[in-house]
Amino acid sequence: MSQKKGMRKVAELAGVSIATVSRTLNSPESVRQETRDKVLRVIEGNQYVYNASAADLSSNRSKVIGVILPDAQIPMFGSALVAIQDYLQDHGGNYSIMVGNTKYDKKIEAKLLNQFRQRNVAGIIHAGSDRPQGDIEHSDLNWEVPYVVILEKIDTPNLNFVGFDNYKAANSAVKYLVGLGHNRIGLLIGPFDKQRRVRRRFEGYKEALEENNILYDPSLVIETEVSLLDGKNAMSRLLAIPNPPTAVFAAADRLAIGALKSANERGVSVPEDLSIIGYGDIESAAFCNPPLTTVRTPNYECAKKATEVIIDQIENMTTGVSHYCMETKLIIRESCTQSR
Amino acid sequence: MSQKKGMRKVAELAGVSIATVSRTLNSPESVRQETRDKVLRVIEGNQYVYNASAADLSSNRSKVIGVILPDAQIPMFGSALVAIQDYLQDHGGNYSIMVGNTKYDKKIEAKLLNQFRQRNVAGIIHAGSDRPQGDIEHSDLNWEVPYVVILEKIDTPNLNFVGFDNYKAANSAVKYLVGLGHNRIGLLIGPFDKQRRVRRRFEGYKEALEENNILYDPSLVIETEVSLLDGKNAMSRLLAIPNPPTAVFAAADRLAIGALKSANERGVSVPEDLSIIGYGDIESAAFCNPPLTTVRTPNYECAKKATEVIIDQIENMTTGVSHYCMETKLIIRESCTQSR
DNA sequence: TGTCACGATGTAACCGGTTACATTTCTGGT
DNA sequence: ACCAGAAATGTAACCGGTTACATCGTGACA
Repeated sequence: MSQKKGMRKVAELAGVSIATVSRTLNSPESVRQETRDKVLRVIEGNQYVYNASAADLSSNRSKVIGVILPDAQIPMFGSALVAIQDYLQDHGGNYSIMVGNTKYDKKIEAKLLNQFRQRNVAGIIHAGSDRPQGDIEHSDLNWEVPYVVILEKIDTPNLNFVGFDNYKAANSAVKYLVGLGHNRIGLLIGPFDKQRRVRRRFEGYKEALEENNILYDPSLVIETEVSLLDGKNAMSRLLAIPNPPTAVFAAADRLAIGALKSANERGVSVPEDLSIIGYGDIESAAFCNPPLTTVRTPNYECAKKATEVIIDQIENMTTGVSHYCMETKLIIRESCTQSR
Repeated sequence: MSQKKGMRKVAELAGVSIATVSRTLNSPESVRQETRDKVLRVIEGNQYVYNASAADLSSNRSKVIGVILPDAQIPMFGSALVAIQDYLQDHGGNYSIMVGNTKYDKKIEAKLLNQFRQRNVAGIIHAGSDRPQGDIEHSDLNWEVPYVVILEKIDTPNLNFVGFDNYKAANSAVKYLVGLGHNRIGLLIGPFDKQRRVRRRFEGYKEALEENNILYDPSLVIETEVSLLDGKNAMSRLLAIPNPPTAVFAAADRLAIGALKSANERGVSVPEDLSIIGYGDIESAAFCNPPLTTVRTPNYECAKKATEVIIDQIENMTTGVSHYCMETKLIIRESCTQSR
């Protein structure tokens, strides 16, 4: 009995060459039906396990998509992950997903990108780039790999993205409040110095005010970590100032819902005394009291489309740049009303 | 100029052998300081990129941990993912994470496990095994790989787990309600035929009744998908029956919060008219109205410990079986009260 | 019947590390 | 100064696929 292993063993048992076995697996259409069946039968019967590392090495490719997330616990990113796999499951040719969670830390991000590089991933999907112009780490090293930023619109012309315009979405949310007659509009927002996504929302807020000749008042904006509790605390601070806002744009639903809680506890009724508009349309937005008016962002769709884009670039070696800016949608529920 | 690439090139430039380069990277302590520095300097200066596929192939190992999740969107699992990476970041020797999302589908699960196998992952962390005795797919093929089930307690003696006892936790939640004097206790629960984790909660509920000589009444249990809306609908159905329960155990916080909403809308006040106890202690449990009494499960801790276990098994080729059953904790807030 | 083209298959070099084993270089002890 | 044994380094086979190129067989067509 021969000591051969892997494809060589299959080849021997099937009485064909190793190249034919390889072809049977990778481009079956180039192998005669009869031969193919013979090979497949041997594979079945012998619990042959394909060795992806060997394939990666010899072909200098790899069927792995690297995914970078800032925080997998946040539903927005969890949902992106699901979308990516859903797409790969249905269309992709057996790609695997390698994930990394940066926790908004550039060091970790760099480390993950480096791991991806060492594994020679076929493409990278990056959620939450925190660099001014989407200026991604990997361009430092000279490594060409399909790369797409998701969940935000970036301005770098030669970088793919599938996202939505955080600036515009925030801007129109605030304009909606202005349209309701509000002119003292607070802002509750996550740390925006480090995350472009968030900073753009801030800018959208600020511009909306300017466009309507409302003076930007820094005392009405509270920058905070993002959680229900933080939202509540932030709102409490805002309600405690001498002349509190009549409306608040919370640039994350969790902040909005926390704010709601604060208002409830202090007897400030929403929307009569205070209008609150959120961002994200997370599941509980529709379930809080009152139901939250918010901006719905197409998270799942973006991630899915991004996967399509990246697979296309990988398989067809497309060279063009893809920019997809999806629409966000203002979901009007009951947390905002006309200013009195 | 030589055409050599990778380590061979580094070796040449540093004037050492390729083996020394390899050793410098993998077991630096076995290389003389001076030599090591020389090699590292060349590596720095030449943007050398280590080829993980080649390493995997030739060593027949791989620095990849496979993680199987049922649904990455659910914070419980997202948090597990974060925990795993946190551990690897701090302790692991540069492991990467390959994820798979099964959506509770065995076909997908099998496919993922197969991908993991082809990539020869070093270990597998499996959340949400849905087989009766934790009888995992991979045992079908004869493949030995460190394997640990997380977030539940399983009874298979030779399978590692780091989890908590869903049966016991559910059981004591219900007993808590019994202790408050309730004897018509409803159950809102996710699909439990397919997920062991969930089925165990059902069993915990049922046994708690029996132990207290309360007749198990199937009309008080509603099996449903899990979402806030589903929770609300389920509760509505329960409130519509002739003799509705005075207390409800919702085996998932989202069901509990949905139930709360239903009660609120129907003027059933919680906890005066209806006690509700949840499961999971998700972020919003503390923020709903009234704050939800619930069972806190140590998701992050389990996943972190599991990673420690698996890395230990990988690196030290430990043979023993690890069973860690972590404690759950009843978080008493304001959604339950004495039966009248 | 000869020849050309094309489809199917085989051959073997190659991908870039790893590691057992061989060889060389240091140690310290006498 | 010499030698044993340990430490450091080198050599080369090997991991299991991929793929360019060579070869073989077959049918179409002149």
